[in-house]
Amino acid sequence: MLTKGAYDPVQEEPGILKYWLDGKLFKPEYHAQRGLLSEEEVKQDERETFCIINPPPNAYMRPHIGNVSGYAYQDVMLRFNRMLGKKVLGQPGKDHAGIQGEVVVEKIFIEKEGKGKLEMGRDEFYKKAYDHFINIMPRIMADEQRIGLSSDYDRNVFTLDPRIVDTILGTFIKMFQDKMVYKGVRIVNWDPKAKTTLADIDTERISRESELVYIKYPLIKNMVWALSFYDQQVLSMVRDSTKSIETRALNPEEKDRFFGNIKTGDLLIAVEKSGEGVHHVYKKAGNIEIYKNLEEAFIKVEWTKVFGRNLNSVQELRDVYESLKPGYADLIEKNGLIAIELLDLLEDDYISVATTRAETMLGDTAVTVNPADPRYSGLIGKQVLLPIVNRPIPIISSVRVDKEFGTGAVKLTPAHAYDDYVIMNEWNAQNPAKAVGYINIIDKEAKMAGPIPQKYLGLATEQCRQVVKADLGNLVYKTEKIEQSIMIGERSKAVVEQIMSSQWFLDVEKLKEPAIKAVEKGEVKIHPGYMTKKYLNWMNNLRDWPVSRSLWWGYRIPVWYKGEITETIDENGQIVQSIAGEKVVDINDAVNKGLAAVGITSPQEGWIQDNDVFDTWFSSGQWPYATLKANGLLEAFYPTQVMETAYDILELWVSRMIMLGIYHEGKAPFKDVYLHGLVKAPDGQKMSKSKNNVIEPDSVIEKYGADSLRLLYLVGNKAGAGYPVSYEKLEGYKRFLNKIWNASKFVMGIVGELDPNQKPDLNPLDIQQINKTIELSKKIGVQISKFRLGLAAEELYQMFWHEFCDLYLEQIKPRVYTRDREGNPINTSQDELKSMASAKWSVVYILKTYLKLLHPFVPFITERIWQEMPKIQGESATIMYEKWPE
RNA sequence: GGCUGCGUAGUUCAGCUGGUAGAACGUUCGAUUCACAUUCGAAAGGUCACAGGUUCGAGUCCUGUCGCAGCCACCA
Repeated sequence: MLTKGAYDPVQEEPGILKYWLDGKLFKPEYHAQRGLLSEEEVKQDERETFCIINPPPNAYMRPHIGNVSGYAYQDVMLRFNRMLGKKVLGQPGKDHAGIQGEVVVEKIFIEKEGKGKLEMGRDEFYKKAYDHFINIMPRIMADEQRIGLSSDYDRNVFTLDPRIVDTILGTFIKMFQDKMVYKGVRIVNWDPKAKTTLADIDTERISRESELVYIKYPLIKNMVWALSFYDQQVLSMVRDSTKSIETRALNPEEKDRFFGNIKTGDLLIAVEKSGEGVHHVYKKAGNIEIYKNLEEAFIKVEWTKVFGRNLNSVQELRDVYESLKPGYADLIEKNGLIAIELLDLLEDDYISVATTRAETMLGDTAVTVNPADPRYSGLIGKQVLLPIVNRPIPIISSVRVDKEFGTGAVKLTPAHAYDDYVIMNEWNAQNPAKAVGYINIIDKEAKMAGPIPQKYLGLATEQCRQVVKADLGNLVYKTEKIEQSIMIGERSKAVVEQIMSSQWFLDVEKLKEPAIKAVEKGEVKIHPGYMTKKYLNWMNNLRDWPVSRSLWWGYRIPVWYKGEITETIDENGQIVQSIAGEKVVDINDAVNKGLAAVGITSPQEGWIQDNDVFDTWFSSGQWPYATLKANGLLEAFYPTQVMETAYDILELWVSRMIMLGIYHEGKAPFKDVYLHGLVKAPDGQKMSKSKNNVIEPDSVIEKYGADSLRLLYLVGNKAGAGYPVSYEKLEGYKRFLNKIWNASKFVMGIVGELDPNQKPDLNPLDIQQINKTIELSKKIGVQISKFRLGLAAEELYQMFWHEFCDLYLEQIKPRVYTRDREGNPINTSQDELKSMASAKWSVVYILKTYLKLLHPFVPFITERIWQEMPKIQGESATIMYEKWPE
């Protein structure tokens, strides 16, 4: 019996779950009457399929009110299509959540056992984390059930389930064979706290005040070298155009040609005019001789001017060096050679750059200007002397440089700034002869490293920034405060460093084309339609996808090495990889040399597996076919019909599913993408933990019931648009539930023992009402099919309350009562009795129709009432398997 | 800077392919021992941001302006 008085969803709802969860009823792919189908039978069932893969929530924490909103939309579609008689599957799953998951469980372990992952070791940590996730999962699943999501929980899968792992790794191996995978040194976002690389999306930006430092880089006109020999070796100095000085032995011919009868202790001076090739000119101190190509420029050099006087001995050379201004000369002692490198700078001629990261100047490899900038265009190709390290670097050009910002000239640090990295690549592609390189000077601890002066080694970047700034002295001529947005790890909140590192990449060229076409051709439709542009914009600008993450929690990359794989910064600042001590260029090189192999299992005893795991999106992107395959339902349900998720992961997740789905299965994994907006806090603010305005679903469900919450998500809302939680609305929806309850109670009260199988002659008034209801069914059906769930819910709300209750029920009251207010018998004539019978039968019919129409939206109350309704033959025990009215 | 969305009643928002404005909540007035006071009836309240244009007709299409939000890139 339906209880007297008001409907209490909080009391009633938990009991209703048993109709769907107990026994075999909650198997969406078959009707209750037909019993549990085996996988084989599912395949033989030829009904049209309808499948929604539920976006797997993070398995480590319970969802908030916004996280579960999607289930309401998914469930409306699942229940609607189930009622249409389709073979329906809602496929639930739980996500291991990559970095987030690892950080969260480690924290729990540290709290509980005082042991972090390093103390546990990889295997123990993984095992414990796995158990932990498996244990929490039922709790998360209960939240899904509590909101009424009618998915097939017996087929719930965890992302790290071995059945899924095989598929994910298999895809990587296939891609490797298809030459779509490579491992290469590239700039990455490095989180020094979490010790992992981060995809752009795993980072966020915060704004902070920062100091823009203007630095003068001296332009180089000529470079003068002073050399001295003081032993029997005859040496020469050769200047590399972009790197540092190197010495080498001269061959006899050169020796004779350039040096003749030079004796140890003689002083030589060499001049090289920068940017115009190498011209060697030598002088012998005291007795000047010119051996080759006397340059006009050289002639003009007055040695007394350069040195202040003539030099006659090594000691004098040293004395001169001591007296020179720092930054203008360098003393070089190498292989028995002593030399002063003198830089003949253009007097007071500088190119100025502005930077917020002064310390990275130690790794600069060029200065970049806009080719259309008249201030600098004449300087392109010239060299500047990088202060402190005294390394000559070229001035190059790029249209990416903003003429307006700073000085219009940019210091190029390709190893530590993404944009600089891009500029380097573009420049090198267009100017292979004048290619510039990168110099990595920050290590994975965010400390200074590599080929930089000793005093900076090991300093934290921020600390080093101050030291460098001080050391630059008056080369820093201006500083200004600016608002700068810096990248931090989304989870760790640590400042992200961009560094060069070796990473696994997916070449997306082959992946993206068909995924773009699928959407352009409408094979995959995105709702709301305008989001299609977002998708295409993203896809068209897609770059190769770094898929490795330095974590333990996830799918370990199925690549094996013969020995330890190491990554070091060499003396030139280059990242060098070696396996078992042997240098390798890339993965193909390593495989060819027999030092690495790709496969699920180790090729040989003692080989070491790659330490990294895959980016979670690499696995999430395979979720549709991986889950179905794990359940043996791939053939029966792939491709699915609808993907319903939040609009903010359209690019991250949906695009990957389309790409990988087409790659792996030849077809996009779904036909329609329905994107819902984000639920906001009551004040219209975005819900976030930091604002402390997060609402738990329980807090709402325990007061208003899950059905009310579903209506909040549904009524009057449209795809893609966010909306605030409104307690007034929730209150209103609870009243609506009460209205359904009381109307049903009233109907059951007046019809009494009516046998709904006995259909009486119907009064035209009732027929009219029945037709109206049928018309409504069609309308609602169309709206749901067109993803206008909000309109459908709103219309139902209106029609049920104001048409059915306020008008029709009031209308039949005088026809169905047997006594008037004074207690006198009424409605006793034949005609009146006929009208009464018609009204009673019709009102039951119409109420049932409404319950069915309402069921996808408010499943709990409609199921509860359905259980009490007098059934006719062929009607299902639970309303969820009833036929959609038509 | 690029892209996108939004700007409609006091509030939160609907309004699909263009046809003289809708819901919920709130407000005001009235009803009521009836399935439901978690009710019913009625009313007030909007030149649909602004300015142009297309059209017989525009909240709906186009152009521009202003304001708000989001996303992407950048911030060297």
